[in-house]
Amino acid sequence: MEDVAKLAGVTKMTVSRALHQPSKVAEATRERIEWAIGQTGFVANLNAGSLSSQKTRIIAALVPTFQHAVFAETIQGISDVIRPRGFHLLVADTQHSQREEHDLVQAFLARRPEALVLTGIRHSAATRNVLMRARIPIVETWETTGQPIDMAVGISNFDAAVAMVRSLHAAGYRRIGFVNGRLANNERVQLRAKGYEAALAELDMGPPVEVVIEQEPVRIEHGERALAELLAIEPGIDAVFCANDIFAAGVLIESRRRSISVPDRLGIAGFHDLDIARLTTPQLTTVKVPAYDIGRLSAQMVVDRLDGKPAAGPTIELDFSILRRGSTR
Amino acid sequence: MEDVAKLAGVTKMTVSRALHQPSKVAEATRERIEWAIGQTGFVANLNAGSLSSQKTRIIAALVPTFQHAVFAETIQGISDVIRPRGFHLLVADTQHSQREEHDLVQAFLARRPEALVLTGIRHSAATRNVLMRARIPIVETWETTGQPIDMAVGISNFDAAVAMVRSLHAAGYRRIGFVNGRLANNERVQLRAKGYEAALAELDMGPPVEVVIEQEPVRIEHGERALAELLAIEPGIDAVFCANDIFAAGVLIESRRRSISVPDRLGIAGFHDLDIARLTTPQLTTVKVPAYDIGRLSAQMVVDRLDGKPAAGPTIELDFSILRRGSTR
DNA sequence: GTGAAAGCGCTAACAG
DNA sequence: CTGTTAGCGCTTTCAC
Repeated sequence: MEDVAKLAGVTKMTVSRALHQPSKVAEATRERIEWAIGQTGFVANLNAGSLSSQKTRIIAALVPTFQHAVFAETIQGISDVIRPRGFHLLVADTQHSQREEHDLVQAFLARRPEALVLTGIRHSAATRNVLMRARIPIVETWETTGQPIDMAVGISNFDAAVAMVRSLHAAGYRRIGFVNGRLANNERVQLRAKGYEAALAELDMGPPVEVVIEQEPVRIEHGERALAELLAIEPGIDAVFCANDIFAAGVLIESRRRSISVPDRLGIAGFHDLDIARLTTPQLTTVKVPAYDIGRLSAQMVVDRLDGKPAAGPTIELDFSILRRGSTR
Repeated sequence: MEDVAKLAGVTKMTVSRALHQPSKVAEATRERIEWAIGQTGFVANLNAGSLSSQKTRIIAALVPTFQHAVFAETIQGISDVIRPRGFHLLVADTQHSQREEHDLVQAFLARRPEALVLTGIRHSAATRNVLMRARIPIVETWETTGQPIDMAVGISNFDAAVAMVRSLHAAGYRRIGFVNGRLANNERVQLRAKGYEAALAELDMGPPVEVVIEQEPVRIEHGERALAELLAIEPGIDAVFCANDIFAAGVLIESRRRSISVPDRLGIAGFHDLDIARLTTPQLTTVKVPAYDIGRLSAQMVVDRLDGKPAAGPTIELDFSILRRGSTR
């Protein structure tokens, strides 16, 4: 910057102003500075600026994995809001591990981001501890059940599962099985299981019939196997609710293989409304979660807070919707 | 850090060493320092460290969009390699815009990342210019045709398209249509189109029959419409090759609607091998691109270079594969 | 409208 | 094994 300043016949300070508050620099001076920047190929060092101004213009986000379309949507939502405001996005995946999450939170805080967006509302005590001390806006996303550290944006996975079971019941299904993904450190799927169980009890539909698929990443084949396991446990099931569309697609494939007619003899429901949900035959009944909006609103809360605007609330609970399609009556 | 140092009865320098080169600090001293860190809740400021050491431990990556599963895979590959080495990932999406790309490159360079990973090998002259001066490792991904600025990891989209057309020809298809996505600033799909055209010429299969879908994001419905357009142009087509699986799925749906039997009267092929490719009935013939490996190897090249290790080569061309499935003979 | 001085929080380099 | 000195490249604050 010194070089640019000399070339333009001013001091660093004026160059800095020309860059950040151009209106406070005389037209002619600014032009000389711009010319000098072009000559030298100068690219300001934001780190130095951050150190001095105590503003990093960085927002950090943690997702369980990049490979799941719904989290990619959430990242897109965050990015779309913060980009126009000059924030940069630092991201990492926790791989559903609380230990990774803790290490990452710690490591990210060392970069002094101006805000942090996390996935889920359950974190290790140590993580919560570090987070509370951080004194920056923190948004927990995707799940709203529980005490947020600061702010939260999401849906109630519990309610969503209850709603789906009720919907299946209303369609006449009476013995509903449930296929879930790995529960460890994933409160979203844990809550879906609880919702399923609660709804069964409420509607007096007998004991839960559940299969948990531990393998990651989630694959269609696991859904195929899940139906076999479910039928082994309870041959009388007439519907299967899956914690994600991939499993549901697998259940559908296995049903076809076994010549079980869908949706008549077996109803199938998924979760997320991924692309594949509309691609199967019949199309999948599923729960649509506003993943993009979760990201968008999280970022919005953050930037509003940083702008000193009044908060939209500590927690924003978004609507999910039950999409009834051909895989259920 | 001063506080921690005082509390532990040492200087900042010793605290800094305890953090980065623990072996160079006496056991007892280190323990006192760790205790002091716990007491104060001290979190080092990496920006200050970066400024001083001239090492940011940041790697920046640009993708066209977060919403396409293949780029999410690539990000995952990058992340998996750099995380264990203590690098953080700064990301953004260019939205397929060269102007956005240029602005982002400029903005990211201001953060002094130690390396940059870009998608595609075509960039505006201005962008290339800035990049050449940056003096950091730069990897261009996904496409290898052309002069890389520094390093490149990808496949030849041209060759992949040629291979698919040859495969269709070998299966007996003789009049092959092509459905492409928006061409602007997307050299990957441009090259697929060129590959398609070249292969038609090579195999003497008549003039190209092409439809370009301009809308973004890519949707199944666009594929449905594409088949209608294709048939309007050339009713005689007996196969459709799509630049992505989503379109191919749409073509399949539309074929069913029109009672065109697949794969007999119409062969359908896609690109990417997304989850949906195995979910349709029949399953989709497609080109599998090693998206995860593209990310993994890009990051590997970067960290090797930063470690001063010999480069695996300026360009790594990975293998794609043609997956022949039920949607073609 | 522009400049001078001081300092952000850390680490390089050297000394002991 | 530990400390001292200097300075990374900016911005803040206060002058003028």
